[in-house]
Amino acid sequence: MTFGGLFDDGSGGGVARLVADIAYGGTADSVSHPRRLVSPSLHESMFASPGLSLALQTNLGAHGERNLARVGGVGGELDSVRRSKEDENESRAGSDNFEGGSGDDLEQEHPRKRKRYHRHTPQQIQELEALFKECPHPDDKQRMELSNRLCLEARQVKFWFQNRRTQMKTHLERHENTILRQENDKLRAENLSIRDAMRNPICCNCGSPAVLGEISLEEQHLRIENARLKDELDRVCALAGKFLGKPASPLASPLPLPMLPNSSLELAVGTNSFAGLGSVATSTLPPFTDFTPAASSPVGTFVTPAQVVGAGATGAVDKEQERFAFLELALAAMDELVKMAQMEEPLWIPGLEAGSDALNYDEYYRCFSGCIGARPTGFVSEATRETAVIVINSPALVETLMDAARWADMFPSVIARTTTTDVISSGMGGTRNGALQLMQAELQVLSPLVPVRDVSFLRFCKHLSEGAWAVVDVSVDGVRDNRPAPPATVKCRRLPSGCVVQDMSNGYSKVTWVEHSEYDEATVHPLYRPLLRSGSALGARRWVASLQRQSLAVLVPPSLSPGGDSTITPSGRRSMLKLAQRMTDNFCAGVCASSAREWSKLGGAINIGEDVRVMTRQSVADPGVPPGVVLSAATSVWLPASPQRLFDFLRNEQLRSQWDILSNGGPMQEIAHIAKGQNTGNAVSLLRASAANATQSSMLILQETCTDASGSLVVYAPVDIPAMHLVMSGGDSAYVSLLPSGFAILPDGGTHKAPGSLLTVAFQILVNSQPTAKLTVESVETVNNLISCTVQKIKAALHCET
DNA sequence: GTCATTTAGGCGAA
DNA sequence: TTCGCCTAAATGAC
Repeated sequence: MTFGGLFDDGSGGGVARLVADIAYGGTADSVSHPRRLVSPSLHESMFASPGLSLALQTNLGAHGERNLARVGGVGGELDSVRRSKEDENESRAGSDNFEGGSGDDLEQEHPRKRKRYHRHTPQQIQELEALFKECPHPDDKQRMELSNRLCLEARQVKFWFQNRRTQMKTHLERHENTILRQENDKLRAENLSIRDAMRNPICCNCGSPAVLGEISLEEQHLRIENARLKDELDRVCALAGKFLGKPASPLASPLPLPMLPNSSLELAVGTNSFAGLGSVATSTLPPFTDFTPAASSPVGTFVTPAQVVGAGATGAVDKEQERFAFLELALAAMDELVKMAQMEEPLWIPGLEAGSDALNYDEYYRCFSGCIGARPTGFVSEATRETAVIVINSPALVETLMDAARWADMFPSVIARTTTTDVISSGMGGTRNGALQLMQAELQVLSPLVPVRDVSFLRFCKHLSEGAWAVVDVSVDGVRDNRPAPPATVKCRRLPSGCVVQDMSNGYSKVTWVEHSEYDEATVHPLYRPLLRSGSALGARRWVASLQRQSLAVLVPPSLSPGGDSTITPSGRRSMLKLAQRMTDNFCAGVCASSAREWSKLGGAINIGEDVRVMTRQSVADPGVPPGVVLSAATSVWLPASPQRLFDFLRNEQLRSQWDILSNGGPMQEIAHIAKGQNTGNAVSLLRASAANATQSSMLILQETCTDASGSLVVYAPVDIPAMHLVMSGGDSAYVSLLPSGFAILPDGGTHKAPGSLLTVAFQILVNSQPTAKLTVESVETVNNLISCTVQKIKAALHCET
């Protein structure tokens, strides 16, 4: 038997054990109620609880001698101890504490050594709980009031509240722990069952064991995609770590979604522009993880990289921030490019010309947040997309694009000059994946009426999936110059542009080119504005056309036509092609006044025709150009003839006398012909003019013709017969000096009712063999007349006098 | 003052 | 008996 029992203290879950503490009762009551003392023998017989026995012993120990003496002294009054449980509790309620007013000397002597063990009465606890429920932190007044009412010391009340709070806290923690543990167990179980299910897949249709191949294609794709994304994330993190000098964890922070309007999944299942190309690529960006600098925006607020850098300080930190901003810009641009390449209507709507797409700007601004900031005022946009099959595989194209020299060779008439100014990353794992470089380029349209576009941009390369790559360019003017908007000197900026290339099973590849730029249209002559807007001048069509032409030229090795002069050796062929390439490059530079050649424009002193631009340069030590003062004159006119007709007319050596003074009034004879590619319009040939007299018979003309969907070129230059013989036998062509002239033929952009062309005529002539000689008005007039006459003759020949 | 932590003793259950 | 949990009280850091 025991005097103790369970007592609900009414505090809502707390259970206070009420224990009849005989030992305590003995000692305390021995003071206030001596009759209730219990003898050792009675204890032995009445209480089975070892705990009580221990308590008794301990308490006896605490006040050992006196208590024992007292016990011994009152040993006879045993029956008075026999009370009901209620009695016991009641009695304790009033006496279990020292404020009970016993006033005993013993207690006074040892205020600190109060009974070591006791519990507050249920009533006390009930009251304490009641107050605790209302206020876990009672103030002085409340505590005093309570201590008076419950006959407890102020310290006891304080302790109680403290302990109660601690208890509350531990209970809460324990509760949370329990919940977490349950959750953990649940996940563990789920994990196990999934593992088990994966080990023994069951077909959901028939319930029989399934092989992995039967898992739905979509699921498989998603799995593969997942693995790829994870892999990519890791790689980009490694890349970011490399830039930052510290590792970036892929799980460091959640994705700032506002930057990516469409999830990769949406893209993956929402579009299929690559349908039919096998397993393709849903190329996506890894989430922007911990890439943003600490000073960057909080999640959810979009800040352009330009702004990030613009907010930065100068110095080394700025340099790191710049690389940071570059990376971020490159990633955002890549994301935009890939989406631009994949999405269909309504982002892209059928363009004016068959097969080309035009950008729906409303949709564009809805989908993309503009990674290089808002369009500068006064600028117009040009956005085009073109898809084509090319004859090189994706790795080769990627290599070409990432190498400035090879890139320029691949697009000879587009790129006037280019350099790689900084290699931020050369790629990962021996591939170009992740390669990021800063480039500068001058892009040209072959006319003096269109200024070259000087662009500074990032080029970023990404391996999207097996056999699929993307290379994106994006202007960095704002980022580089540490300001949110490009400087006023920038007349053109490229929004995410570039290509997505996917290998095909037949060794070809399919390329989707997106070209998106903004430029100051005021710098372009009105005659050329429609052409630029159509995208044929510097748009996707031009790039793709050039790519197709050049890739074909690579595939089909240059060969002599059956009718040509077969005395040219293979090395002679190479030499001749090299010379022709130099000639054409030189021609383009003369037309466009790019910085590739040191042309200086003539000032206003010499008044020439409004649309003829004349430039001059001193040729001194260039073995490829005759020494002296060289004049370059170029003009562009619109002609009511199709580009094809114009091209066929100008490249026909039989009709040459109709416009070329070098023909001496008769047809020319083609004595060598090297085909470049399948189209007969792409060739290098050697022409011989009919001799007007004995002295002029020594003149040969080297001519290169190029044509593709975006335009054509006929470039020629008179060359020495001895020099050409040297070249045709494989000699070094670098010492053959020549001055190119010729024509660039472009479509007019479709604004005229009749089919028309934009014809650029350009001549380079040596006006004085002394490099220091002054240019005379006569020389300028001569070249001006030459141009005017040539244009008139062409118009007349094509019956298109206006 | 509070909080975290410790000390000391009691209790039920295994 | 031991173990884990409970309460009351104490201590020291802030």
